Amino acid sequence: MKFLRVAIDVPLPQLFDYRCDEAATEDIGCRVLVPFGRKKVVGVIVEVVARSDHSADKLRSAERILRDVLPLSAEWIELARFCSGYYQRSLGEVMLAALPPRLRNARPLRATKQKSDDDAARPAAPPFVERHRLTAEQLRAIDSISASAQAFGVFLLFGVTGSGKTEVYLRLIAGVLARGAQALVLVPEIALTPALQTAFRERFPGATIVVQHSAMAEGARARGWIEAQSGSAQIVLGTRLAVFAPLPRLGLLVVDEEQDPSFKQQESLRYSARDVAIVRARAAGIPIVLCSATPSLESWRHAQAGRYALLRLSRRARADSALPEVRMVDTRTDASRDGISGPLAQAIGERLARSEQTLIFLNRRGYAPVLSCAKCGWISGCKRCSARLVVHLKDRELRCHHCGDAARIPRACPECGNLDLQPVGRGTQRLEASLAERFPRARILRMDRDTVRHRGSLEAMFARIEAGEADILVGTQILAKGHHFENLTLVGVVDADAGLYAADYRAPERMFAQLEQVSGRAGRAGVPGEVILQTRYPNHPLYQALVRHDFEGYAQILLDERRQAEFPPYVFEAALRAEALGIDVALGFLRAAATRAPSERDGVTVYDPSPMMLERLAGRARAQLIVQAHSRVRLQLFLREWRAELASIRAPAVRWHLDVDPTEF
DNA sequence: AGCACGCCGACT
DNA sequence: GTCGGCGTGCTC
Repeated sequence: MKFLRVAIDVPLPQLFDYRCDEAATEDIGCRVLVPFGRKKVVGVIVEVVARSDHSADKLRSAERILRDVLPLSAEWIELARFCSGYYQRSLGEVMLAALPPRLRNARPLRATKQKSDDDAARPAAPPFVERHRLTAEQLRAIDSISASAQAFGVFLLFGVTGSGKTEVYLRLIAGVLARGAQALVLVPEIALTPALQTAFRERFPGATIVVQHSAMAEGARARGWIEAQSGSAQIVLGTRLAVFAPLPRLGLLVVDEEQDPSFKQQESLRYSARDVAIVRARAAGIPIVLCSATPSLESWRHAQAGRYALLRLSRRARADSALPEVRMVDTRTDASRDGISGPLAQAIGERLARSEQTLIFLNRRGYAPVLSCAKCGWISGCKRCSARLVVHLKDRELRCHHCGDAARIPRACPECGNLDLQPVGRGTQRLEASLAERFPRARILRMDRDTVRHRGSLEAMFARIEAGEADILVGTQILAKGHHFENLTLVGVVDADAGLYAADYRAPERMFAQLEQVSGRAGRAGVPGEVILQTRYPNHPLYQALVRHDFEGYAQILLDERRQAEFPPYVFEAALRAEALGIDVALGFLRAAATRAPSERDGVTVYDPSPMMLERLAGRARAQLIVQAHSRVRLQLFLREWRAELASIRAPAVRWHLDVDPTEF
């Protein structure tokens, strides 16, 4: 008699045992269909054992071992185990969340049976197309990473936009493929994968490149996963979820824009793909390259402490392109009625005269962030969220950007009947209209989530811009990343101050990274770029650092603040969050949770529960309780004990979860 | 987390 | 007399 120990997608800490006589140890890592309660579910076989601790009459028989896909490797299972412990979720929850959706059910794949890596012919190393002569700094970076190609090491590739970080990792990947190994490249946005995929295809003609992101069709995603697992894929390129791609001969990990907030998953399994990638590199004994012009303060501190190897690319790779000049316009003295100050308008005019392109950055979709009654002071609030409804003039709608709720724009104030309702503030739609009025002959193209949805792919829009079909681009952060436009020489930041004094301690770090990123869009190919930043606080250290392109100086300021305030990266945090219909219920749960915190809590601080910054979301009230510790291990031990207690609190109307290393408050 | 079973209020 | 409220208990 043999037994399977199966990980199942339920929030229970244990594995579940099943009888299965046909099982062999080779089935470890296979998916299996088992009866669970009164339905059948797919789990993952973690052990095959000769006896079970449960009495034989309590055990049920496994329905069917799913051998249509190769078993998950011991390394992969170990990575899932780590995530299970670190992020405080059951092994089954982690494993099923990490599998592509198509493999979470028992429907067999009609793909041909895979060969295992041992008998699969290793794909021949594709040729690498050399394009650019490398700078001395790039060569040095490549040399030092290559020197430890067979050992774990974290390399922080720190270089300004255009300094050739991509070229460095392309060369490293060429070396990896030449050895017959595989490379994994993580990027923050789905929108960035097609462009990068094209670049990879050009540079590695004939290579098998697999893409993994959440917008892919299930079949394609599963096929890519299987190619990665069989070893036939040489390069896997994807967003955060690609960190779980099975790679039997992984030789190099790359995390591009490593500081980007989207590497942190904010639902279900709340993992940081960057951190998981580092754990994975360590386990595999291979180098990992973190790339950024504005590294996260976590990584920056590791580099300062010598735990990460800092590799600087201080110059732009093309000798003829300099960093853009950043100029500030003080909107207290250079006021503007429509959001465009005199100096910015003049600079745009100059670009139009020279047939150069301008990018106006405003990270706020819609026409105006709120509609207000001039008479009684009513403002358009979302019924389900503690947020304002945004005016979308073109669709004649008020929309909540948090829950998606929409309503028609009212003709009269719902409170007092007054007909004089004013859109207050400025979004990209309104900015587009103002620019059209100021520059009637300019071709203006707005790019944000709304226009990308309506007018086809981001790729197609980029191509139109590249073909010179637009003079002025107005857009949100969708424009800040990735794509560089050859003829773009001016970047205007219209309302830079939003978020400058936000309550979230990570806000300035993010803001600096975003502004540096969007600044980098200006002037690349022999044409010097200019950045005009409209602000009411031109002396703010963030802007002063931005003018000097001084990430290091500003990072030091922020790190000093974080140390004094005892925030990460000087402490480690976890958040216990609760949501319920009423905030009191959520807070009540958290108070109960606090009283059940392990009493032996050396070096762990449990703070008071408080409502979240976005207190109501989609009709639910949200509160959280922050736990801090100076040691990661201490925090982990604390959380593990606490989690068991939390499970026993009976609070039927409350949904709760733990978020380790939270980034949203 | 689901999804049962189980024991008390307003309806065809 | 039943339909259904969500309390609590279990899932190998």
